[in-house]
Amino acid sequence: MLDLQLLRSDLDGVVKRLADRGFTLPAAEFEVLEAERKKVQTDTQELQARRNALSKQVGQLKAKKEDASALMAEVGAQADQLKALEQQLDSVQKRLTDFLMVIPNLPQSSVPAGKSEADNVEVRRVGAPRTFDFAVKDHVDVGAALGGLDFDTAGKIAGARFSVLKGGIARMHRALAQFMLDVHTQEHGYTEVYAPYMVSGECANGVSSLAKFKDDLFKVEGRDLYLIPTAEYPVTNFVRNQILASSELPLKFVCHTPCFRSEAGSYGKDTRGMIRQHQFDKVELVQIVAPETSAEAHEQLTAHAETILNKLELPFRTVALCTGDMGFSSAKTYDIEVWLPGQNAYREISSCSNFEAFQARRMHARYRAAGTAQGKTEFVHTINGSGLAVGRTLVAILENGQQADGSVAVPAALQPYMGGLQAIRPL
RNA sequence: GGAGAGAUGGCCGAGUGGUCGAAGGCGCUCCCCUGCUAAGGGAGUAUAGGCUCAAAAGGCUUAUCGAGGGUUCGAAUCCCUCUCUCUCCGCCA
Repeated sequence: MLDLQLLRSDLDGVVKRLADRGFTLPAAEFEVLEAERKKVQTDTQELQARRNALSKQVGQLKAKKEDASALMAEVGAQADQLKALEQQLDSVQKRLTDFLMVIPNLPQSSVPAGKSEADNVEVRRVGAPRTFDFAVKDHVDVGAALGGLDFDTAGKIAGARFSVLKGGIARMHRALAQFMLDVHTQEHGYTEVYAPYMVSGECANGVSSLAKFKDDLFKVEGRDLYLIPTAEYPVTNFVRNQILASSELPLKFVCHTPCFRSEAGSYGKDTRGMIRQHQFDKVELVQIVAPETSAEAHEQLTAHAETILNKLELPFRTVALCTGDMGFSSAKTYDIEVWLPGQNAYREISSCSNFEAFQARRMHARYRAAGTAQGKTEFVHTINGSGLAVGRTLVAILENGQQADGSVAVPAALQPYMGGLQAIRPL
């Protein structure tokens, strides 16, 4: 949610910055709503003040055992009017909130301008793609040859966009999550957390717009509960409705969860293999920080995610998303893309975003400035990123590590997590 | 699933219809005193918002005692619904 004060004080500026990311803010609609709010709120509060004052007098008279019936009648006479005004105020405030809740975040000034993926800017490229002296297979064929990647069985159980892993591949999948958690907790100072795989609609709205994106989520029938599309949903909401001490910041959490996405609107996209699934595992990094440190923390968190690829010796590049390609809540996003020889392309394996105060405002997550107990409360900044998507990391290892004999080399950093196994061979 | 108890400020806890945004304590901040440590004294200390003001300061004002509704001139306090927590019993991964 954007700062309402900012819309009031600099509507034109906000319209302009949102236009950069391809969003048209209906400014006239806002001004009408805001004018109505101002009038109704003022009127309502005046009447409430009057009622409160008169009621107080009634109390004083009654304490002295004097007659208060005239005052009581006077307040009673305006009861209907007050009630009507209060309902009007509720209504206009709800409309104003609904209006605000579907407006995306403002891009930082450092975000490259652009309309689509094509305008994203590569900020670095690490590791050289390997050259193969045999015909390169994609992960589906590599997995099939090993006998450990089974989409037929998954389809029988749950339909398309699910997978069954077996043997060494299942073990590697497990090993990857353990490895990532250990690196982030031991080397990057994150606290490991375990969290619910379902969140309330309120929490979903805290990190994104439920109204806009509910079709992307799986909902629990008959309840206000949604399967999480990422651990960002539960973990960022840890600080919902809280006032943190500045000494508690930054909070750094790492959380391994499955993620569930309906993938509505992506029909026909990435239908082969386990690139785009209804269910996948992810190790998520979440930071809650003071505003002045968020830009730096965002860079660090991105580097933390990249560390995993470095250790696994997987080639990747990092791109800064352009204004037109960023997600709803983000002020700035880096995507990390891993090299997939089977696709002859870099594919997203992590997305690291700084949301600034956008989510904090929706969640009422604040902190108290350092030193003084009377210090003003301020909204925290929230940052998160995948560190990394486990399924896609597995895909990357299968494709980059494939060997002529059909086996797959286990990266050295991962071998301790697989009992010293150096390669996965057919079952 | 059955029975009961509860939800108040950063924390503990008082408050069962009127001047209560809320006693008291703890904690915290600032100041004073005290030649270490310890102790003592004083002041301050919820959040969000609106109007006013060029702005800051200030002034006026509204809402919030788990959430939502109701009764009443007036609700932390009475009534209803919901959520959550705790205790006991049952069941159970």
